[in-house]
Amino acid sequence: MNRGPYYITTAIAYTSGKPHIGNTYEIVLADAIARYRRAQGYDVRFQTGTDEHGQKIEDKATAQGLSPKEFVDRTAGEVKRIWDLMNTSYDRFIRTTDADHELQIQKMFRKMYDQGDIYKGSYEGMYCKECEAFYTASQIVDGKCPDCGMEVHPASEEAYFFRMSKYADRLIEHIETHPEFIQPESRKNEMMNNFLKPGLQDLCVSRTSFTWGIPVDFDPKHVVYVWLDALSNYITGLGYDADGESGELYKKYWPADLQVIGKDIIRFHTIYWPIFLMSLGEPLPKQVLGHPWLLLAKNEKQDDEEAPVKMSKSRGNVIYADDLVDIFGVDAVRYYVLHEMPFDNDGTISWELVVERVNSDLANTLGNLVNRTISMTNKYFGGEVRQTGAVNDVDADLKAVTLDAVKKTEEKMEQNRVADALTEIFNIFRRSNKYIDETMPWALAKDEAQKDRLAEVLYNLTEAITIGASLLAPFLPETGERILAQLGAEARNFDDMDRFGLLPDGTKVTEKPEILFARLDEAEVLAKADAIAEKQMAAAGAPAEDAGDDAGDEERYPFTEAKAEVGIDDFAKLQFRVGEVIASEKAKKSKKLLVNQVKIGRETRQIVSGIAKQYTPEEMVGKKVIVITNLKPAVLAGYESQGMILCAEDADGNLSLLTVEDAAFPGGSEVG
RNA sequence: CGCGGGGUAGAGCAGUCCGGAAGCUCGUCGGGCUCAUAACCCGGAGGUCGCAGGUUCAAAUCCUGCCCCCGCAACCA
Repeated sequence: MNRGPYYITTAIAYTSGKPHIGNTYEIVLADAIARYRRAQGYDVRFQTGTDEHGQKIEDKATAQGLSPKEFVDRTAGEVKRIWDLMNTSYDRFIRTTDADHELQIQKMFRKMYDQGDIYKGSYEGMYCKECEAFYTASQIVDGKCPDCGMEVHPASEEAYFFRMSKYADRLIEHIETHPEFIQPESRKNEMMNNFLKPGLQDLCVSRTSFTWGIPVDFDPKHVVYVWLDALSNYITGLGYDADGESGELYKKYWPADLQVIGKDIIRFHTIYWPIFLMSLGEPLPKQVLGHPWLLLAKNEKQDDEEAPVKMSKSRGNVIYADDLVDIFGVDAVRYYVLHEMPFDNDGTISWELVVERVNSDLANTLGNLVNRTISMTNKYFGGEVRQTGAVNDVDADLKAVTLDAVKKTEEKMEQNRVADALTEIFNIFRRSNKYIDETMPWALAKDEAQKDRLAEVLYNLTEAITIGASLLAPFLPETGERILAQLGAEARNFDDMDRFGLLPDGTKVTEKPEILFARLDEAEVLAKADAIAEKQMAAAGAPAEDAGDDAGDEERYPFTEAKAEVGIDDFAKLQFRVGEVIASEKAKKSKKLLVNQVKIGRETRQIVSGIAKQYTPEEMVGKKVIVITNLKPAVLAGYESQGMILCAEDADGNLSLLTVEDAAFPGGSEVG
């Protein structure tokens, strides 16, 4: 049955390094949905790709002695290799350096400019290279970027701005009248309350501070802001044309039915992207799904208190898809990420957890079921599956559970609840195992008079597995195929899944069933995982040489740019003194701020510090800290702060106070 | 009083809208079976459903207050 076109996209991967399993999750999720829709009869187009422009990439390339293009060719190749390894069925892998994309971005920019949605202005503020963003003075933390902690620099650019405010009301209305637009729904409120309702700022959509981007054709010293460039891939990849000459693909597939993205970029996809589309006069995507993250599970052997953490190469705890595939195989990895990821909370992964899931679900429940069913068919009927009509009451529940699972799977997939859908499918396999115990084929085999009954039992099993395998194929394509091949069955058409018993009488199963998923030994797997982690640590410790391995933004040692040299006279302008914290309390309305009373010589000052996550007020009291005493006072969260307590900060934002080594050293002493 | 999500068995979660015997997966313990990958099936143990009040014949579910965790925003001198 043809149900019409269905367009699904993933976010395009930023080509700064090799994607880890968390990044890889997204493409597998989208692939499962795409394959399921195809099986349902939709005419699916599935697009993914890479986002390749920006200053960060220009810098990384330069650091490695490569041209930006050489650099992104390499990393885009790596991304594509992993996507292919995961057996994903995308129709186009778009790169933002593709010629057709670049041309359209230029046209779109001009169109927006010509109709007055983009205007020329100038931008002044502090600029962070890492995030490619400007920050206002109030956002800067100790001269560092509030997002990534890198140094920021004063910068002023002539820039083009997009009039977001012009479309804000329309967007608010759209979101309110289309409750399904942002998924999961909790994200909708975040966007409305934090960005839309307070009023949208105009967005700076060009840069002059670097050149690795798409030039604005009528003002070539500007390059187009990476987000305008990147987001538009969803339509340029279909042959959208800003001059109204869009191709057939575009007419057929836009607007997208589902755009799958990470929860961290929901803002760009549910605010800026729809507004860009409104400006172009094009319809908005029907649904944006912001999926959660896959985090590294806490290590059971060590710290029980430790919450799941993001992966970081320097901790040696990044898990890559290709390493997992080496050990577990593609479908086991697909199964894990699809099944283990809740719809709105973050999921976790660890080597132990994958072993547990593979052994329990794939080897025991599924693999063993297929194996025992085929073995019995061979043993009792020379491999022939026969429908004899010797039914029994116990068959009814097997049939009902199977057909019900089909329906439930469909319902779950309608809501993109992929993990729940898999659970439904496995109910067929669980029920089938139980059916074997209920019917006891080995007992029937001992009685010649029960031969027809035995045949019917095996027929029912083979039929249930055929339906289950056909349903499973979009999620685990290889496994679905292998099961059906071993059963000698055709993949069941989704339209025919409302009936039980379509397997042809006389179907011949394979003589020698292959093990679908071997049980794994946890200790062995962990040993391999340790070897992988060690290699990563070694690579992280050594200077980065290999572009492909230079993944992750989270380095243990912050990338700190050297500031300009200053003379002793500049330093002498600052006054540092030893202060003793005599009282400390949490600032109301803030999670991070402590309000400290610091005794410096004879005077006592109130100093506010953003260290509440690391230090409790009790810990602060009595500490002898270093204070900048001649810093201009400021008001923070309603408290006046007369100075600043010095702290060291690592890349993860952990803080450590600078204290005086000799605890008896007199407070008020000058430091210098 | 910035907005939102959450706190249910050792772990991960469902159930909460529309009150009516506390459920699922994994783990654990015991039993059964022997077709099968030491797999499969059944059963047991294990929970003050965050805390305290209230409504009700009846509350995980409704109401009030409080505590804790997590997003987003703000903030980080």
